[in-house]
Amino acid sequence: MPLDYLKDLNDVQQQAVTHLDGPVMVIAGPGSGKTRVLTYRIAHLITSGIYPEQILALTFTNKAAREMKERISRVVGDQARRVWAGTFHSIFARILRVEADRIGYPSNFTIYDTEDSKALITRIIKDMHLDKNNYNVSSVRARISSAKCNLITPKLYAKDEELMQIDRFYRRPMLYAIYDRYVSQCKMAGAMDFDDLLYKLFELLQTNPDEVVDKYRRRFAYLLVDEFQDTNYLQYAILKKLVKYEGSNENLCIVGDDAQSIYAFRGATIDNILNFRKDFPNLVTFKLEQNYRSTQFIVEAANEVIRYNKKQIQKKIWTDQIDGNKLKVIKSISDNEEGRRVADLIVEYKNRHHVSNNEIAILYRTNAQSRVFEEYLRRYNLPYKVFGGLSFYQRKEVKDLIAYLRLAVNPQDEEAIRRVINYPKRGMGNSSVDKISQFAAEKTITFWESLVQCPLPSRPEKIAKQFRQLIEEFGARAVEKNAYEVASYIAQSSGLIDALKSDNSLEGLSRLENLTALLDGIKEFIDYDEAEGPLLTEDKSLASYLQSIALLTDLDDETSFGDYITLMSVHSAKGLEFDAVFIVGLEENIFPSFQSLETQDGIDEERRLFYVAITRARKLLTLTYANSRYRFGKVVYNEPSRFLDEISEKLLDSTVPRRASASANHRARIQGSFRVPKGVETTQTVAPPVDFTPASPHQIHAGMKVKHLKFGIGKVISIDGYNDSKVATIFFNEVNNPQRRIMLKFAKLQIVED
DNA sequence: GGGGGCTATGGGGGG
DNA sequence: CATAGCCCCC
Repeated sequence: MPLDYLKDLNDVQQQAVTHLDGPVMVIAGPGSGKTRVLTYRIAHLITSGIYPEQILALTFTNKAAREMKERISRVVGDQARRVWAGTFHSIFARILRVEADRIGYPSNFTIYDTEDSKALITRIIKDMHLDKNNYNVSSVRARISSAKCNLITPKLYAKDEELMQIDRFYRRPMLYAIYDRYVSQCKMAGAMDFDDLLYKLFELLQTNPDEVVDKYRRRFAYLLVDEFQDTNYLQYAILKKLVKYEGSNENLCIVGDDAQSIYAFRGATIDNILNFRKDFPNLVTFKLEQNYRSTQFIVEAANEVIRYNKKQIQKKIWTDQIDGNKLKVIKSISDNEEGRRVADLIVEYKNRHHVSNNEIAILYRTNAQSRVFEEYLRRYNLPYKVFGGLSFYQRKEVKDLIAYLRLAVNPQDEEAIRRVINYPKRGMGNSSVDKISQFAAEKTITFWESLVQCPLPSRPEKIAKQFRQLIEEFGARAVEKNAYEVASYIAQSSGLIDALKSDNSLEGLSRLENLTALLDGIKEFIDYDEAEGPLLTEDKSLASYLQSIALLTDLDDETSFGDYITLMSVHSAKGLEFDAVFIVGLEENIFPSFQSLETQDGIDEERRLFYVAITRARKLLTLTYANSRYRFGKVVYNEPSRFLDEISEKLLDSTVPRRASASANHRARIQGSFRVPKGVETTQTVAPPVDFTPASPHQIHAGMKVKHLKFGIGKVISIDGYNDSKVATIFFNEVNNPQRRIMLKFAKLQIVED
């Protein structure tokens, strides 16, 4: 048996690859050859006689799955195609298509994206006559999402005193009812949101303990999970369903790095990795600590930064690449200058270090920061590509055509109907739509059924009937023809193409181009095939196409290989590496994000994010910040990020002037308001009004009514911490997130009532 | 029912 | 700053 591939591995990597049976945990530092271990392990399983289709490898991004498959096939050849490798969401979606009827769903169920979910929630809030200010759509959706990811059904939610109390506190006591309606509306529409793809799979396994669970336990003899630190409770629960049972071999290999856990906001819990041993006592652990990616200064900087996080699995990341450049820190006056200086440095690196464009990345905390860099790169004639933000599939014209395609496959899809029932215009306005919708609610029928059952005036009635016929016709074609044939037909006869053709503006033109590009993409889908497992490989139907794109992001766009500079958020950069990396916007309120500042866990997660950013760089790492920048149309002044202070001088390029001492900054930073040039508008309150007399911290105690300059009147709920680090939890009536935690040392609070 | 212009509001990371 | 929602007028 040819095992030469093992010689590409160091000792620990080899052990991790060859220890096949039972629970295995691989703690893999950045650049430590994690993907190599994962792929060689799969290759080793196959060479050891395990059938490829018995192996299930779960990742978080399609890109990671694709890369893994490519690399396995380099070792074991074509059999790699038979391995079940894909994202949690896409693999689970495939299983759910097969088993849909067992949980009362059609096998052609629609996947609602975030926009669809929000549209539905907005409507529910409106229908229930709730105040949309208290019931902020994004928060409601986040809360529903988090309930699902913790296996809390609407019923359980309503019974959960703690959750209900929080909702009452935030003045949205009816959240459970919105959740309930949301779930039933999704079900009636034959739709699942992203969380449902996980939740419904769990439900499937839970409610069909015999045949179904057995089937998948047998099918997947070996499980591998990449980036395990990013799994949430629900994902872990599913994994346990598959491998933790009486008589199981517990062949589960998890790979991850607690220091790179950056998805707590979508429910990931670091406890999964920290407590893994409790669930699998026979666990064998391997730690990959040698970093093959970066030079020493970069590795050391990363180590220094992450040391500030308390909770972590001990490990010592090291490198033998001791030559290298120190880190550069660039301070700019404005975001504009930051853009120019980064572009300047890129030119310099290209000349001096011969770095090519595709080895350069600009990483930022938020997608909105890309603009300045784009401007300067364009000006300097440097090719670049922006990832993230609006993806191709989220463009209006693309979503419109996709809505028709979705309807051809699943006419119950209410969000799709609402999107296109009057586009192109066919005289079906809001009032008719409302009538149909109300009728549907009264009779507990779907919108689609209500289209023909609801009594309407003769004109709209006719239009509704015609629309249904149109969709039915599309549906009939969809079962006979392949995806491309149906889609081109639908694009024409829905009137979408004509509608865009009649728009002669530049924008209209580019929209038409996008539609053509979408159709080209569908053509490509017909001509090539790339499936995630043994199932459905040859399926070129519209349904199959829709399912393949529902879970794509623009990170998955393979069409544009080229020599360009990469611009992306740090989150998207996870798993990638570049010779030269710029981490920009290193300022308080940005990185760390202002939303994270209130809790230690929040800051820690930002720090892990910074750690991820640093460790993307192989050779050149540049950190930049600006003193002022435009944000939301206003100039704001931010202090340099605290994370900059956490890297010691000896790692920094000495030609760069060092800023003021850390402790001097510390004060202003936490307070958030400091000296501001006259005549410049800022979002901060600069000087208190004359009738405002702040109390000193020790005078504030629980139960008091106080006044805050920004948040108004509030009631002090509790005080914790000591001396200088006393923090008050205060409930402010007049603001959106009424409960705030405020550091007394810096807060200006006036006592209103003792 | 449709379209244009105005105001208010919110603004993070992603499958 | 961008978008959603609203009002007004056709």
